[in-house]
Amino acid sequence: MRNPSSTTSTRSKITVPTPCCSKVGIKKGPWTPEEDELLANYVKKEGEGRWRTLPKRAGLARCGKSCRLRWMNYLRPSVKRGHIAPDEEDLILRLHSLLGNRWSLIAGRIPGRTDNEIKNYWNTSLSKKLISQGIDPRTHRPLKPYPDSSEMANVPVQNRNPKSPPVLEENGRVFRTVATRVSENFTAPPNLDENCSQVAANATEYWPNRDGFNMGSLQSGYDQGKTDEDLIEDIGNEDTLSSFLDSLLNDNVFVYQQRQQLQQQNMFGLSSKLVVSSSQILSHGNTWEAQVSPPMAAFGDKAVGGAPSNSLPVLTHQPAPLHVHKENQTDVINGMY
DNA sequence: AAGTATATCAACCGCGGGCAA
DNA sequence: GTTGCCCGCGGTTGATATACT
Repeated sequence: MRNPSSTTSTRSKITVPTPCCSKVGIKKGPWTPEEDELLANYVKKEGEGRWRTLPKRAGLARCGKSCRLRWMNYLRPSVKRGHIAPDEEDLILRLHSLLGNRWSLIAGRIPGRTDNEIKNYWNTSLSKKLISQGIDPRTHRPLKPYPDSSEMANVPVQNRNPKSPPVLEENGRVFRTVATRVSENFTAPPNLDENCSQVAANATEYWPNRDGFNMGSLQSGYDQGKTDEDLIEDIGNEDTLSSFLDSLLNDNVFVYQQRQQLQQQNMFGLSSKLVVSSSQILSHGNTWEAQVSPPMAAFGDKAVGGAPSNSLPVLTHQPAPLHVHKENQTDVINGMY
């Protein structure tokens, strides 16, 4: 053990401030150009890491966390500055629909953007855009037209079940994000090939017609209590996860689209049968070909807080790829999910 | 022009996982 | 197996900028 007398905390609940977090002699607040230069020069010379001791070595009166944050979010050469481009926004929306508030995972797929930047952009801009379009930013589905959902719309996004990925509830069934669903259901075989087809080989039943990337027959790990982060481990490595996400992001039509369309008709009384990506509507609404589908329902369901359910969504028909025609934009927006 | 409201974003904070002793 | 350190993550805060009245 390392110096047991240094603290009496058990790391579970009680947090005793470490020297890194102590307030004594530690500067807070905005960074000065001089501090930036000190930090940047030091990291360029010595490399990242050992953040706890870095401030002292670099001659900075900051805590290690602050130094790390400043480097990661601002000083790192790869950080891209400036406005989020429409294609980046589209990617953020798609990834969020798949991963929920997994900002670091989302940022990892958007070159030059940091988790903090994406998180800020989501909370200040995108979530409001979605709400203004009648879409719940948490679930990426239409805000329900009955009272409780309007109440939900008024709750700040960050206050809603903060660490959970989107959970979609419908008629007593619960649908979750890819991250959740995969991590809860998929246990990778030993020596898993990097190719995603290996993943597909384990998935056959519940996500049909996904070009060899189905996610069924994954009940074995259902009760293992895996976390979303297990996703990467389970699948094997980040390359595989990357391919997996690519598969999801690039797919045109999820299998439950038809059910969604029927739901939309029931909910809004509309004839629209359209599914398009969010930012195509929000940012470049004159792009009309459907590119992305709703989140997670195709992964099946699970009773809330209870034993896994075997009753996965019954999806018997594969809808033809949908193309949106420029007839009625309101219908397009209302029917997007 | 001044005051107020709202939007933006850098930075802080607490928590929890991984790892080593 | 337990404990403590380090690091990274996600939620939140607060200062500043901008828009509005």
